[in-house]
Amino acid sequence: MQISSRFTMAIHIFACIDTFQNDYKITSDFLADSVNVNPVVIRRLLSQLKSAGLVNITRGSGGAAIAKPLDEITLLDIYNAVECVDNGELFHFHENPNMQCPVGKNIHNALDDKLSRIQKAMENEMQKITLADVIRDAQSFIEK
Amino acid sequence: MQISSRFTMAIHIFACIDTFQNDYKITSDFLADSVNVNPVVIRRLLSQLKSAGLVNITRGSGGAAIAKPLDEITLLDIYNAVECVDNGELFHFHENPNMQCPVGKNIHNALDDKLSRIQKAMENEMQKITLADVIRDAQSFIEK
DNA sequence: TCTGTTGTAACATAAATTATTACAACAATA
DNA sequence: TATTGTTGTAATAATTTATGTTACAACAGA
Repeated sequence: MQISSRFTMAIHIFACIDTFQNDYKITSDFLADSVNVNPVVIRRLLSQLKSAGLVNITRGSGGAAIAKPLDEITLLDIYNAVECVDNGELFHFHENPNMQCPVGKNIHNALDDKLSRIQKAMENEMQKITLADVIRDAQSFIEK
Repeated sequence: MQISSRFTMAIHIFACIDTFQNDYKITSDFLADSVNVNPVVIRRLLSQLKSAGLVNITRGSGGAAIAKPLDEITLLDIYNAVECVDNGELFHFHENPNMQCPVGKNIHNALDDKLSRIQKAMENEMQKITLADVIRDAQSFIEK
């Protein structure tokens, strides 16, 4: 299955905050309107991003803001913050291979390092891309 | 969400076929016993692997065999064969961003190339690993 | 105190994955 | 050609995960 849309939604949220922060109060309703999902979904995402130290949220009066310079937030930071995969493991292993079978017993041993290498390759590429890159490109499309 | 266990199950299947091909007839029941899933799940996987030209299956009398040398089958071949992700896209985009919003309208434009780069990095690493690597390591664990 | 907002629980709905049953099509062989 | 064991696949069920929604207490500021 695919990696949860929470990831792209979170990036979308950052782009919105950065774009509109001077002209609007950035509430969960405001963001929900752009992403086109229920405001509670946004609040849950914001709450995770806050736990990761990526945004600040003021309660009561409302409003979200980005907590760090855009070029210090990587896509990997966001990916990790919104917990797209179980336990940090990209690959889902079949649960109960037969331990009586020599292959079943050792399939994990034989595969784990390789799957981890693949996952690392993906995460490494995520780390190279920052919100500054994304938002720069978004702005240039918006201006067209 | 995680990438389907179909991927690791398929690799497991290959390891079983290679390990037991001289001593047993490799039926879906035999494989199902090692992977510990329903035989129909195995048959469906084998059917996809066959479509990709990775295994040969003889109907009626039964039995699966690997169609190519182990070092010519990469994990990417298997990953593609068993269709772990929708439409080949690793990332799930939120469906209906608001087109009235400049950010909603351009978020795809701004992100698509970056997501694709990340996906390519993962697939590239998958391509570097062959069944020969996996099964060699599996055998060495089995011998211990 | 009033207004608008966040945080979160509880629940509902939808979608995807995996499991299971059933049986026709098939191949080998006795 | 009848028998046996197997594959291919449809149909359906069960399970799990993801996403959506309602509701409301906690909160901040005016």
